[in-house]
Amino acid sequence: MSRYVASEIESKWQAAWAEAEVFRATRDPSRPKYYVLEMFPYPSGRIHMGHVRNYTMGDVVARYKSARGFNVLHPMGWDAFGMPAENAAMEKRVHPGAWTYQNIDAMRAQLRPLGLSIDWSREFATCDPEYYGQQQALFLDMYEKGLVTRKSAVVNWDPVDMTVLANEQVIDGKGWRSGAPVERRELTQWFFRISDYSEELLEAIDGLTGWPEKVRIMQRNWIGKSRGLQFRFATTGAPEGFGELEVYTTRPDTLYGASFAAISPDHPLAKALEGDPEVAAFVAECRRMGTSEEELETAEKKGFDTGITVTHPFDPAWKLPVYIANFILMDYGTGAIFGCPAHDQRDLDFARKYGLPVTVVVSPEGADFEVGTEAYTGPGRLVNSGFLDGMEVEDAKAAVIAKIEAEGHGRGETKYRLRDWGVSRQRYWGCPIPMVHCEKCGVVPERKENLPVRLPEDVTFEKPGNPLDHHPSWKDTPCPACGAPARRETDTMDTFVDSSWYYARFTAPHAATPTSMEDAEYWMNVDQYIGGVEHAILHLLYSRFFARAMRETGHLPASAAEPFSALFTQGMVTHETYATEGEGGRLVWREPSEVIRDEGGARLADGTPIIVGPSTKMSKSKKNTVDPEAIIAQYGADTARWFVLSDSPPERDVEWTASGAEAASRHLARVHRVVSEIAQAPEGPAGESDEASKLRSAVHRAIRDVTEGIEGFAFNKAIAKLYELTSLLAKPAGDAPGLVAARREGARALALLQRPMTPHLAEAMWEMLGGEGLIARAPWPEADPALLVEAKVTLPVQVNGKRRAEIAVPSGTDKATIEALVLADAAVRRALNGATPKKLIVVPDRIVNVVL
RNA sequence: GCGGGCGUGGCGGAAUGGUAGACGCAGGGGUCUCAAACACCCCCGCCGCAAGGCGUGUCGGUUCGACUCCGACCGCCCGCACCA
Repeated sequence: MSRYVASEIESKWQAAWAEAEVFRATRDPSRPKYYVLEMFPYPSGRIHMGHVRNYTMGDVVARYKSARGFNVLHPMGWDAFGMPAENAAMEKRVHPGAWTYQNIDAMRAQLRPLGLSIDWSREFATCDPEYYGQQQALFLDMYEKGLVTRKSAVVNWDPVDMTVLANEQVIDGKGWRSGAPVERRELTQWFFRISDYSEELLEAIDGLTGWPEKVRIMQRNWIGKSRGLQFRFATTGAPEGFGELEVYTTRPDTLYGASFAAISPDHPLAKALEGDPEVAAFVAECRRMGTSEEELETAEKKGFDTGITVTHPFDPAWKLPVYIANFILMDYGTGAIFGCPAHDQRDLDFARKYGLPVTVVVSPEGADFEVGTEAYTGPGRLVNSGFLDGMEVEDAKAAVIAKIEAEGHGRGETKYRLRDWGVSRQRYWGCPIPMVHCEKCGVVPERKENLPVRLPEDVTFEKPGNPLDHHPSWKDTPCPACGAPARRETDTMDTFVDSSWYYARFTAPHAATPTSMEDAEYWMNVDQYIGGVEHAILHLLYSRFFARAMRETGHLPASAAEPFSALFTQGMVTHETYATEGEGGRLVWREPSEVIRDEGGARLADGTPIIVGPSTKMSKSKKNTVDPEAIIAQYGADTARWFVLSDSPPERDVEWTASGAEAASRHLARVHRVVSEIAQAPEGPAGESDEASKLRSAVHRAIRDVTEGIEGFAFNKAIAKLYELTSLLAKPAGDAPGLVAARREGARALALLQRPMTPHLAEAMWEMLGGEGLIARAPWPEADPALLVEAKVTLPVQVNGKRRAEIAVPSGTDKATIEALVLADAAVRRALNGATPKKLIVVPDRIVNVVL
């Protein structure tokens, strides 16, 4: 009997697949297509268990759909631009490109042994000039269509390193490298006009029925459609040109509860007041915060009374003070609000701090109402509100809007929280924005024939600032319009741009235009997209926008406006975090491979104690990653694949532990042994016996259940059923008529069902069982409905919801018969103790409940 | 702070209105063996000798029946627009 040697089996069958080009996808209009895509990886240099899990899940779907007769497209590429390459350049003095391509080679080498059914001929990296050149062409087409604009935006500025920082590089308000306090600074930046599509992107969410509901909700909330009132206050004491202050509110009903007005520190009025040193000092303090919404919202609410007042629109005698407040966002609405403390928590915190009046204007039905430290945001009727008194909130909103509109102070407005997408990055390792600045002609798009605008190779990272900006010659270029000496845009694009259209490029990865319509029409949309829930908003929303932009620019058919028909958000792979204490109590993260865990706790090899932190998402920054290469080398790819699928439901986080690998490996060896025995067993007596038909029935139920598990993305359940089927087939064969044949049938089904999860082992099983050709090309097994029905069922009997007895009946027994059996049952009679049941609930083939 | 999610034995989980704990891990016992490894068999939520009772983060509600539906709370995780 042959032993299970994973390495031999896996290299043998990978070679066979390559030889037969089983996974090469070619356009074939005579067959239905299926496009399965996992979010492509960032080439960090090593794969981790998260990658193994993600790509194995996609591979299960790809191989299953292939068995179901689909022409499957399953490509792979690299999300290769981004900051880590520049950080490596600074720390290790390697060129970001060299670093990135080395990482890609290393990761590809680790990925290929997994035996994924990928069409590697379509592979590309977003940092390939062929790819980013096409991205520049897209950018120019979008510019042409008015989808690109330039405006000013606030960034995190590190005054020491003279560079823009990402939010994650700002730690406690300081630059991560320099430690200098970060400043907010305005820069002119390139934007995609995604907000023009707010309504379309919002409405289309209803049609995304293949997406998880939680992602659809998050996207709706992110777009944040609101109906409100925009109106102008008359001001007193404001500088020239600020006779009016325009504010936006979603709670116009609370206008009589207003106690102050507030403007953003970035508001033009705040800037106009900066001549006053006190204002300047306060605004400067506000600017010492980072730009992230999270930071603004969690910071202590602070304000500065400008001395300016505004007049209440419904009462000329009523003046409200105007504050500059650190929690007002310039990006939302008009950058100015009125505060109604009783009905908004932030306004209330602010009012309590500055001693401003708090007037209740909405009272929950029939209650005498006061506000303490918690604002009331629920429904109710208006009070203390003049002509609004007694109205419901919604009616009062409409009434206020109508009155303001009639008096000409403003109007009802629909607004969206979604802002335009700022894509400018002051960095080297990204796709250059193909624009040219000319003294005479202004901003001019580069000519398409000059694409790609390539990144220069000879750059240095020693100097602070953007290497493209201080490169001696790269910027110099003739103006595409007039030919005069001009200078290139030195900003590169956000890496989210790269990942917003790669799915379309995979349909024609070598085309001389961004896409080829024939291929896009055949392969789009992605039928199943798989990735982490951390991308639920930004990446997916940007991709939805980009598919529309590519429709407008003729690069995708209108039918591909929603590029991902179905989405599955898999959970993350987590691991405990390990750290040692460094200088000044600062934590120094340690890799799991450095850590020795035993009864005494955790330590390094030299005895340094380890602080064990909670299990969190595996990340490079916390070094809590695990290298799957070792597992593959030790046990083989099928074991690694089996293990990541079996332990947790795919949508949930899985904590990586070493314990499962051994068990997975043992099980696969058992599967191999059981099938090998069955393949070599002598023919038994023909005919039909109870044992044989029971086994056949169990095999067909397993076919049904495993199929359901895969279809429903419940791979862990499918695997549980495969464990059961294996145990069943492992039972020693008797000499009952037909049993040997039934076991053979079961073993063939097992091979076919193992195929998506452990494709190499499945080929070996298929070969032992004398299957024809490659199992990778065999059709999926069908469960015979006649074998699925169970003859007898056991019904639990409850008395008042507590299980007291069981009765066995033929399946499909009618209610009356069951009732009689139940009432005659000894255990039931004991539980009843002479009482007469009030009611008998019989759920056929499921349960009986006797109610007293 | 705002938005979204999750919470079941020692552990990963199953059951999505109908016998809570399928399947696996860890643990315990046994068979085989000179011995070991492998393999195979049995036990395994908690309390209790047992009968029985208790049990799905906490509290309350709906229902004949709730892990499942509703409300509040607690804890953990994800996102918050320059991480990818």
